[in-house]
Amino acid sequence: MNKAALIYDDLMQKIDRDVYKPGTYLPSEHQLCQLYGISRETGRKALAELAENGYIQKIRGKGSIVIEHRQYEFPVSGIVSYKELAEKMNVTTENVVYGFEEHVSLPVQMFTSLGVEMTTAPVTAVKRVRVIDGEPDIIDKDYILTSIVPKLPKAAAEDSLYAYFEDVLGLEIAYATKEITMEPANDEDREQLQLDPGAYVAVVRSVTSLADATPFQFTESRHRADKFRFRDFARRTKK
Amino acid sequence: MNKAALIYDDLMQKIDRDVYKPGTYLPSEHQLCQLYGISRETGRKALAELAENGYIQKIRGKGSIVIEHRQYEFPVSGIVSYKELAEKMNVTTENVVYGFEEHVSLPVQMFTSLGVEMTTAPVTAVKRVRVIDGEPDIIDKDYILTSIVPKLPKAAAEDSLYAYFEDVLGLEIAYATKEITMEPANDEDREQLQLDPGAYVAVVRSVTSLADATPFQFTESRHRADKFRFRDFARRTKK
DNA sequence: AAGTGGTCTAGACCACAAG
DNA sequence: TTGTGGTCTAGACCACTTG
Repeated sequence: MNKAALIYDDLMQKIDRDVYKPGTYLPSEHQLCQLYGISRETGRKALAELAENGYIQKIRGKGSIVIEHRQYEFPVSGIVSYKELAEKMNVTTENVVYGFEEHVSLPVQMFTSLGVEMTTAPVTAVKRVRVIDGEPDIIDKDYILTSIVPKLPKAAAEDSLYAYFEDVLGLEIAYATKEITMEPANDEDREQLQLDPGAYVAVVRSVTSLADATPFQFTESRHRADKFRFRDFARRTKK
Repeated sequence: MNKAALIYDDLMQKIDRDVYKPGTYLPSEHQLCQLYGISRETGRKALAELAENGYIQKIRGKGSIVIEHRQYEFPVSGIVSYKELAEKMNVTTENVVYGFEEHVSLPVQMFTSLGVEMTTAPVTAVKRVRVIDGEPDIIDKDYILTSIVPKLPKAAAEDSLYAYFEDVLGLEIAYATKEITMEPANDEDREQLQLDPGAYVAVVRSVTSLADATPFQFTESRHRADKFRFRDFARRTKK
């Protein structure tokens, strides 16, 4: 990790542990330079990231004040894998793979920037139910491009797709676009999530891309309405 | 505006207008220095912002590639006022104020960082229905702290609260935390949005704060389920 | 080897807040 | 006036991609 990231982590942890409490000020930029032995711009990068993520608010002439920030967000927002999230949240979870099919053809409209000449692309399709504290709350349907991941072990789906992509294959996951909508539950939802007729689900569809800007995974995540929650921190864009 | 922001805007517009097309590369950082007459770090700030907002992906050794990015997001995400959004989207909208009450007491749990000694705070309460293409789609309930905005003209609610706060009062809106959930429609929802019994609404609750880190507005926004859509661009956090 | 982005530095000058 | 953050610069060195 670079210096700015190390300082970011250090400050973030100290905020999380109330070493720096909401409403108080962090050390000034000048002090941070001396504390960590860095140049000012390096420290400023760490502070800018903290501001971006809702930990501090910078006030000119005064300093960087710690603000109340969002808690962990379950289970969408950012790109964090289900397994990583479950570990942070300290909940008992289970991960049931109820569908696993290779060499499926997926319409490429799913992958927005793949080129128009193709109409379908071969993928591996994985269907999973996420069981949280004994209750099935989420269906995840993943479609992974065969051209990027030729052979997906079923064990990877039972553990964590992200861990497999990153740690085993060495893929560098860079970004994702997501869309959240509310839709009536379909038969599959009702069966897997044990819902009543007339129930609604929150649907999160996302396309995930690698560091070289290749989209490689399409995910449809369907959540029980009563368990769905999305938290966001947003800064006002200057005109 | 500073140089980095000017260059960000210029590049962003050129991407939006397909001067730089998805899949192609922007000029290199060295070239941007010469094109705009700036130092490299200044250009890099503009590029970092473009990457953050999903316009480009930077690839070491190669350059900054333009990626497909999200369209306008309706009607949450970021902090954009309803009026600003409606103008961008080019839709006919109407804004009906059906509730306006001053000197209301609001529990301060709403405003997370106000201090525990208080239990309620005086606010002005505004209720509005957003009518889009002739159809009532959204209820907005705003609660604005009287200590920050002592006297809110009803006309401001009929036009745009944000425009009033920023342009008339000179308040600097800095950031907001939001939470999205799905909830059964209540009587008020059914009446104002003309919903059937058993319908669901998407609820967005947010606290908005000023540049000096003071929270001053709590908003509850209730959306017709079938019209609700939230788009997000997220980058993977490095471990 | 040449070109690209990634990181870091030391210093300058400015704008704002507080005393 | 002093201390704070905001902006910008010119240059250094490194890591990666391509030929």
